[in-house]
Amino acid sequence: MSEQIKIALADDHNLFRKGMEELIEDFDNMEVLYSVPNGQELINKLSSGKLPDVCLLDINMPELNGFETARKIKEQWPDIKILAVSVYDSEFNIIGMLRAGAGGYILKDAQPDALRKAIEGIYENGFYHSELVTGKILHRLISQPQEVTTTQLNEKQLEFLKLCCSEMTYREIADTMGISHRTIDGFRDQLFEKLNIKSRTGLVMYALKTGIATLDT
Amino acid sequence: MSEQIKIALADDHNLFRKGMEELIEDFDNMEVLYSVPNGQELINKLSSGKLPDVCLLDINMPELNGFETARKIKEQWPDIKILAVSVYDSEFNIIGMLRAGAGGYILKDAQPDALRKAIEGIYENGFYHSELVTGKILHRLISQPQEVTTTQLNEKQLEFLKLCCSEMTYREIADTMGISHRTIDGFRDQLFEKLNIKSRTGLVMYALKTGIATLDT
DNA sequence: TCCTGATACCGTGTTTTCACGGTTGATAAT
DNA sequence: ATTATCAACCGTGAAAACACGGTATCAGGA
Repeated sequence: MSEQIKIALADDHNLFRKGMEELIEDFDNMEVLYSVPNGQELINKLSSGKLPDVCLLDINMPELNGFETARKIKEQWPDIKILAVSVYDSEFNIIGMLRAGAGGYILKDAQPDALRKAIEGIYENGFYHSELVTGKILHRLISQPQEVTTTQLNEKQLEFLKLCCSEMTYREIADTMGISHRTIDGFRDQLFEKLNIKSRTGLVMYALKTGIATLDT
Repeated sequence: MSEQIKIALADDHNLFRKGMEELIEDFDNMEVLYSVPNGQELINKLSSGKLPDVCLLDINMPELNGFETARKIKEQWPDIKILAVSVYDSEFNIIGMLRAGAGGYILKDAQPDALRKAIEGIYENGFYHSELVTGKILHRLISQPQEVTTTQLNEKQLEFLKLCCSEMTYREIADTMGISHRTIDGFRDQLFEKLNIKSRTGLVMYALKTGIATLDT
């Protein structure tokens, strides 16, 4: 037990954060350097000089969310390791945090032992990937042609949804699909109805949420 | 130890295949149903009626390679689990086999214990992912295109971007932010300029790509 | 003091988006 | 043979989004 792993916490749920502090202090090889309610304050603390080895970041925080915080930390202090802690296990969140610089991702309902392993793994190797993460990500990668999974949308509608996730106007989408822009109006209205959506923005987010379209260009 | 896991082997390297047979027979909870030198013969065997629980497939085989074999097996007998066994650890091979339907991927130089775990994992859960696989794939996913640029945006702009990822109109966004809708026009035009974007859809995707906004609702 | 830049705001006009209510033709169903 | 259904299409008008060119205020600098 040569050295203590120094930890910083950022989570806007105070009760949860305090609980985490207790938990971590109980592990004999780590200590909590400080704990703050949002990303901005974490950045401030880091700027003040005392640097932790590992930061535990919640994703949904006011001021500066987990993604932005992770990116900023990695920009300024690339040696600090980041572990994302979240209630959400969506592929989008997981991949986003990993891309933002997190070395691992665990859920808030994880067992203390899993937390400990994650922190130790990240401290030693820079990363730690639980079954959850690998499962989700493999699933995403493997199920590339995911047409089957989604609700009862036909080929045209799926193509339309994908094209909606671009800066094309409906007219331009119609042109690239080789159909009348009136028909596109039809597709749109149909989807609005079926998916309970009222705007193109809604369509875009639906397409991304369901994986019909992706953000990686 | 209620039931034996029934295994089928397909690999054109006879010596290796025989070795595998020995190895598997030594495990007390599994048995080799049959072993063949290529994918086509495996398909033939399967068609004859005696079905294994798990197929171990080499990738490079004459007649019918691992990819095609896996796909065919999954088409006709979706319940049969597939473990890819290969000397190659390239992302292409790994991802290709997983997409073709394999539930796991191990290297030929793996330890017997790893093989056993892989087979058991695939038999029980339908998948087994070693460190190797997850490492390769995570690497590929994470090191994809990512906007490192992180243009400097102020608080208001960030808040605006987040609100853009909803079905609110700009007027409604202005109301919730407590400023004039004209000012919102300003924010929008400013961001269009700065980020080289031409539409609200573009803003939404930028916000999601950079993690400024998230999709979880 | 004058100048600059940033922020919040406004007016006008065009294009795009969205809502609503249609038509046609092909295909399947009774 | 008739009905139903569906995909593709169209017209009109209102609302929203976007483009462009403004004003007023305030906070530094030179």
